[in-house]
Amino acid sequence: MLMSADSSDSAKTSVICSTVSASMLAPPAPEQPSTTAPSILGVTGRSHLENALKLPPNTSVSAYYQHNSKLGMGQNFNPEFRSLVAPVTDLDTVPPTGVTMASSSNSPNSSVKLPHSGVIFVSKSSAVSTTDGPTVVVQQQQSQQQMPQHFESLPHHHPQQEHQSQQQQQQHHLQHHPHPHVMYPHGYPQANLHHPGGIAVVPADSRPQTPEYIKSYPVMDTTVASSVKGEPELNIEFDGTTVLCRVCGDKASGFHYGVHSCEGCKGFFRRSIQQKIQYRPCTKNQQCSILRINRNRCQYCRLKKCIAVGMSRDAVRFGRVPKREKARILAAMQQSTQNRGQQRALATELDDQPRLLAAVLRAHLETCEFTKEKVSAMRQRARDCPSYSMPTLLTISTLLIDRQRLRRRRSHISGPPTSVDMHRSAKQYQLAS
Amino acid sequence: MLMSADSSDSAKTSVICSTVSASMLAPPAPEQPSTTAPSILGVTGRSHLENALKLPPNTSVSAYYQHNSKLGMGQNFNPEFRSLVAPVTDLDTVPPTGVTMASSSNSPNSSVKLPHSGVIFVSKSSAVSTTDGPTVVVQQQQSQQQMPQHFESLPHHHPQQEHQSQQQQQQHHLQHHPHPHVMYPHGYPQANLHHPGGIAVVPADSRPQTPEYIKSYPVMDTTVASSVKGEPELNIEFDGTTVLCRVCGDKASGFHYGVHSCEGCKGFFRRSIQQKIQYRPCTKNQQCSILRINRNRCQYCRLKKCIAVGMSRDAVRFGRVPKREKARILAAMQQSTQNRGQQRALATELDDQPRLLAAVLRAHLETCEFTKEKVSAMRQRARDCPSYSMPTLLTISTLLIDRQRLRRRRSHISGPPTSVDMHRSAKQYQLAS
DNA sequence: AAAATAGGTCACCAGGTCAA
DNA sequence: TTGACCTGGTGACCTATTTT
Ligand SMILES: [Zn+2]
Ligand SMILES: [Zn+2]
Ligand SMILES: [Zn+2]
Ligand SMILES: [Zn+2]
Repeated sequence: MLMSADSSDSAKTSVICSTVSASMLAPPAPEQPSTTAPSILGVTGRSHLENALKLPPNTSVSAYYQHNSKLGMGQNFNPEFRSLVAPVTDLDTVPPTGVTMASSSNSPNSSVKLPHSGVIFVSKSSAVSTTDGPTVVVQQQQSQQQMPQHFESLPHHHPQQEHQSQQQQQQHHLQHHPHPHVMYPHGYPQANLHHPGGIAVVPADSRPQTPEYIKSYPVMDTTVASSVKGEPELNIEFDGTTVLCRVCGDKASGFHYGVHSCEGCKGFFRRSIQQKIQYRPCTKNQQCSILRINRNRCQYCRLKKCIAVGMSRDAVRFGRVPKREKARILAAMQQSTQNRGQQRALATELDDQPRLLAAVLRAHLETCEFTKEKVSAMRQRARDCPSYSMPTLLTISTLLIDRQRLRRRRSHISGPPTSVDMHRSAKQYQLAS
Repeated sequence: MLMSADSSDSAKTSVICSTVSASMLAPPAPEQPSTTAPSILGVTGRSHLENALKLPPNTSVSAYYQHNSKLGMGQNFNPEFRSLVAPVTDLDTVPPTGVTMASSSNSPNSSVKLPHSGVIFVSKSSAVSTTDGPTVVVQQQQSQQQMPQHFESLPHHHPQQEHQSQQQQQQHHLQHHPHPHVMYPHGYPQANLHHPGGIAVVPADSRPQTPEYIKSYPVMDTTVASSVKGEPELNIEFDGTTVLCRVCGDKASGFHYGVHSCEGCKGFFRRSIQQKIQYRPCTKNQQCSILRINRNRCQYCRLKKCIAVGMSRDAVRFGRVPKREKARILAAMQQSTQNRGQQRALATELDDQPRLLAAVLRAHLETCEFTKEKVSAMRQRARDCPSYSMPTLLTISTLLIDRQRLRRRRSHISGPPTSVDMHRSAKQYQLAS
């Protein structure tokens, strides 16, 4: 796993990638294998600070957060059993370090269309890795270790339920995963935790929270990991207009608990850590997708996702956003916008049947070796030959079919808009000028 | 089908038109053709965000919901067969995308008198579409795709019954409809689903839920679709005092599953999606009118109606109503009231025989070219002529007859008040201050 | 002082209940 | 089965506090 140093902004700079207190956190799963601490595979040092590029836009970040009043959604907690202990955060006792995990599978410079809004996700590496210095690769044995400390530390922790917590966050381990259904959220890989110290573990991917092994998780699109030379990851999800919640994809209202998130996820996380909440275990496979429209359907997975993306009481940032940070954010958003633009252009082309047809046809005629004319000639020649066989042509219809399939999949990802959407009108993240 | 981009309000602009997740939603009908994903015919982008108008009314919405204690009504479910499967929603696994469908047949700016209370329904387009941005036209292959995801996704889904589910929501497809009697409600077009992203598919009509092909459905009157520049539709039914249930016209107790609805319909829909309820197919023509007094007569059609008006687990909205939204609702109610006022004024005039007579007479005398005097003159001239024919006069009595007919029809629609009405006194939707 | 967020508030709703 | 009521959770807003 890759961990990038997260300079976050202001916070603790000295903390060096502290691993999670696995022991405390992960109660051994009765039937599951015990949790192991992640091992560092490789570490690369990386220079930073020079990032201090001049992106002195006096634009305020707050301008990019929007208000969204919106809708919650489903709900589905079976009162019958609440075996899952809500990871009650109890920071006081918890160590401040957070480790970010990135899925190593994500290749740098990869631009992926993510589930949420079908926007592209620019992996950090693509955006910046070029000149980046060192990167730390951490191999995790268990996901639990990556879990936010509060889980372990919290006094109210209910061990009895922990047996379920065993999760294999790691891609590597995914396969080996003994129990497909993990009951404990702790196993989630922790994202975004910025290392306070200079050496932070940064996820290779801007959306490390959703590593390969958790593909089932809908990943926010438009995430842009900006990391310029040593700069900590930003992991911003931007839809071209507003910053999105890294947990559910809704409009983010600010940087809450270390993560750009919406009012809903902020409140949910706050409640989760305030009380020693124990959420009922996921009734599915602990991999519920968390989107605006369904974020209330599974508290267990929602909290898991919150933690996965890095929400933590330790990551809290107060006060005004430092200029440098602001500049970085704006830059990330711009990059995101650019990426989106390209993405959109491509999508537009793909969705524009006439244009696509024209393009395909043109290309076909220009390059196909079996056009009517050519074939005629061939036939003629063939006829002059004793035995010959007709070539099979790839038809446009074939291409169209594939396109439909693609579109279906895409829409599937972004999810259908609901009537609720209409009523949305809330506050969004805004960078003050 | 028309889909308009719903810019909702603020939401993500960058979202690229996500199509409906047909695959997930529509379970293949055993005997029916498989569902296909809708194809986008055209998409128009629309600007948004500027909507950020200041609508700072501190009025609370809850004040407009009333309590209604009510009355039940008929009930007649034959236990013998329940062939219809209730669309059990099970979002977790479902993709978030929803496509809104509007019946293209509904023309914008149409003001229709609806069944329920004989009040006018202002289609969204009429109210606002003018300056609205782009609209997306989606051609749907199957109606199921448009169905709320829960239907497909729900684990409890009963395939055996799906064969009936094949429905042609689309007008286009209506004709082709293989099975006149659809057993599965899923086929219903989903209304109001806004795409979270900037480019959303918005129903062309404010009441897309009740597309042409479902004309038989009684539509609530007094519905007012307020959509100001990019604002999402409100689709509020207001009787001058309280917000009405879009399903049955009873007093709405709140915004449930994305629709203003009464406690009864809320509970009914909840039960429908919780259990894999299979309602017996409608014994009529699947077009039973759903009114407070008869809503319990046909579960099949009631659920169908619920879906038609947009109820969906994906449309759930939690938390307090945003101020902007609240303001919009109040404005819509006011508009509704105004409309009602005009409507009433007209109705009053029509029902005041003496006044009507006077008015008609006056108009007649002022404009008719065949008044006694004029005719006399004409006759005289005619007599001087060899051959002439007497003109046929349209008499006032003719007008009166038509009026009676109209009145009869109207009362029929609104339905006679039952004794139950008198005992009603339940909670109604109220906007808190 | 300005900008931003953690928390507190409390309007609102999904669901569960249970008498009818 | 239905639907009036009640409960717990949700999230839009507002305020106190922190940081620049
Ligand atoms: Zn969120
Ligand atoms: Zn879950
Ligand atoms: Zn109702
Ligand atoms: Zn019926």
